[in-house]
Amino acid sequence: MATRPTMKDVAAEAGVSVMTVSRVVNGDSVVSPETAARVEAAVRKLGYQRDDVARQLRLTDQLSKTIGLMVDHVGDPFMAAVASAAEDVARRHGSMVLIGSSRDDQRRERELIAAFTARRVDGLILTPVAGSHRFLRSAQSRGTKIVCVDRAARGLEVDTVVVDNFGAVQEAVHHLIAHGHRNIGYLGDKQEIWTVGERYRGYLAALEAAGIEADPALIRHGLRSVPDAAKAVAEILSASTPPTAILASNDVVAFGVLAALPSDIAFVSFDDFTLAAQMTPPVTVIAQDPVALGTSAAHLLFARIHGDTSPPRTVVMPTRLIPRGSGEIPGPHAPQGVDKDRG
Amino acid sequence: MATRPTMKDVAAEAGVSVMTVSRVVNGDSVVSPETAARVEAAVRKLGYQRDDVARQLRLTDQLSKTIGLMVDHVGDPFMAAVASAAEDVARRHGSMVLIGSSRDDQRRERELIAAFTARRVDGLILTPVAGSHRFLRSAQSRGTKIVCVDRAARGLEVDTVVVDNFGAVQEAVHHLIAHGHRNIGYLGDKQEIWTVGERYRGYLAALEAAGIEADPALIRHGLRSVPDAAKAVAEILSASTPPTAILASNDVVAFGVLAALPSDIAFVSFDDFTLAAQMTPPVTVIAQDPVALGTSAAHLLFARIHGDTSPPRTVVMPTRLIPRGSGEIPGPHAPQGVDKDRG
DNA sequence: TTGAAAGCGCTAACAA
DNA sequence: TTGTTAGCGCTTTCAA
Repeated sequence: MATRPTMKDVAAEAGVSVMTVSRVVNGDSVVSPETAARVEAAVRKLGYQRDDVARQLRLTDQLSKTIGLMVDHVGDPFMAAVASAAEDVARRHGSMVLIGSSRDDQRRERELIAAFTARRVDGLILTPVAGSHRFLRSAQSRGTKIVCVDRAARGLEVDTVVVDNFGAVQEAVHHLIAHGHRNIGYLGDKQEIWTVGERYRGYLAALEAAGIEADPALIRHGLRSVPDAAKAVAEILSASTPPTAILASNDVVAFGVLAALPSDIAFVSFDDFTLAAQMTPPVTVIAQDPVALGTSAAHLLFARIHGDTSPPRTVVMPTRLIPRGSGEIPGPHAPQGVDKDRG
Repeated sequence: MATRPTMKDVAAEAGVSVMTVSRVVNGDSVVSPETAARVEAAVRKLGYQRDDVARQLRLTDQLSKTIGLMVDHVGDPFMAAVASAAEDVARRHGSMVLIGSSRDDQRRERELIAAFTARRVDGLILTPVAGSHRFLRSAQSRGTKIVCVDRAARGLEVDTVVVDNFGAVQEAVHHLIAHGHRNIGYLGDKQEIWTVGERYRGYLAALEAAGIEADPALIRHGLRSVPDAAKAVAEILSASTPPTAILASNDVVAFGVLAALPSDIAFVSFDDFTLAAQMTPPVTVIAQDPVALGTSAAHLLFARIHGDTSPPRTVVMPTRLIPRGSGEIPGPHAPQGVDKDRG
């Protein structure tokens, strides 16, 4: 296991000083072509590769060309798409990406962020967990740029890229009401998650706007897995006034619903997913674009890294209600002969 | 934008030497409790955080506690699951993960790996692209540990974690043949991808074992997207002797097939996917376990990092043929009254 | 055009 | 228990 060659080794091999090697390695054109050629030969011969760790130490006010990306869970396809998009942008800026999953755990979030900053990342893209993020202010004041994506962070003024969760769900529930439903179930992930909380608020707001009182027997929070969600469907279906329509707060819940739902009950899911159009009936969804979220967040971050000092912005990306069938199943109060979503 | 405090700053604040600060920061117990308390107070007051870049430079033969993870595409749910599992293991070893997508591009693969090693990663987990990987030998000889996952690398002796792609497809095609099919279509991604090539070989081997000649009109390679695959279905269905069964080399192809396939044609897909059981008919798949792949690869890597010098191993993870219905649709040559997969 | 000296922030080895 | 010295591999500054 040979130790990796240093500039000193290359210098000795080429019969020059380390400074000359440094110049050649970094493409400084003052070096004479002959000397450069000798150095390059030595580099190839020894398999020399610049040590960016040492380099960075010296270049104390240079960029590390590394960003930290913390998502809820890399294994979640939605987050994976966000991460992948951010990685693409980073690559175009010549930056590497340190990645980590918070798994919705405050301690893990802090550990990850500490590990990122200890490695001198130029910036952070975060899907913040619930709770205050004041602790990030010190990192921020020392120059680490921060952007939040998918969720907003409390106690921290940073660029944030989200979708209008509230408005999108409000619209979807209104859509169900317009199709004649009044007993509309809500199945959701943990309310503490920022996006989920917003979506629940949207649900309540739409009901209230229609003069419908929310029925606690039709509402379940904290559904974190497919079986959880499937069980919750069974529960709310056996309520004294069972729902004729159901809204799922995200894709995981939707998968559980699809495994347990009678086909005559209307259904809308937040998050589009593969094969939604191939289900029977095809599933009406609120689609968001994770790639656009990740791309936008990364663009904002690199703008900051490159000196943008304008006040923090919140970018709201569009969502789209895609009527495919499951959300257009008429309810008991449906107006006759009206079916404005077809065609 | 204040510059980040160094040990020197903390030392001045606490009225001790930097060495004492170093000891306290690293939990060396020889420091007296009173001194330690003073230093800790200074650390808190200044918001000091150890600079791991500088630390690593000094600890030349220490680990960087960072690994590099290169997959084909982080946004692909399968790869995301592999990556996530590897990240979990890394975290338990106190390591961070640098991530990158090769996007099946040799140049990008090399750039990524160079960027990883320049940052002194302790090891690499790779999903190698097609082509020789001899170039990794120098990194390897300098102590960077390497593990391949999902695909084998040519020209490089390293630990490798794969599934038996060949055997699994052979079994699946045999399954179709046993259900009375002789005209079996093959729709696949790029043959050059190691896994895909193996799967195609398995398809050919199963046909040959049954004395069936492969029909080029029923075979399509290089399908990289859902629309690609859907179009290919239409094409092979209009062959002079159309298929009565189809095998898809992976999930993306399967999604295309599902968008275009008549429900009386038998179908088996490599890769299990969400909602496969909810389709009509439910989809028979060859399931692999990406989490197990990623976990196993990471375990191998950290064993190497911690000194395991045994000869490189190839670990073959199990796959599972899950009969759900689509793969059990009888063909024209089906034996009467036999349906051994039900129940 | 090239090189020598100094130092980035940290820690190993030794000294007090 | 605490501090001093030296140096990790590199680049900046200044001199030759």
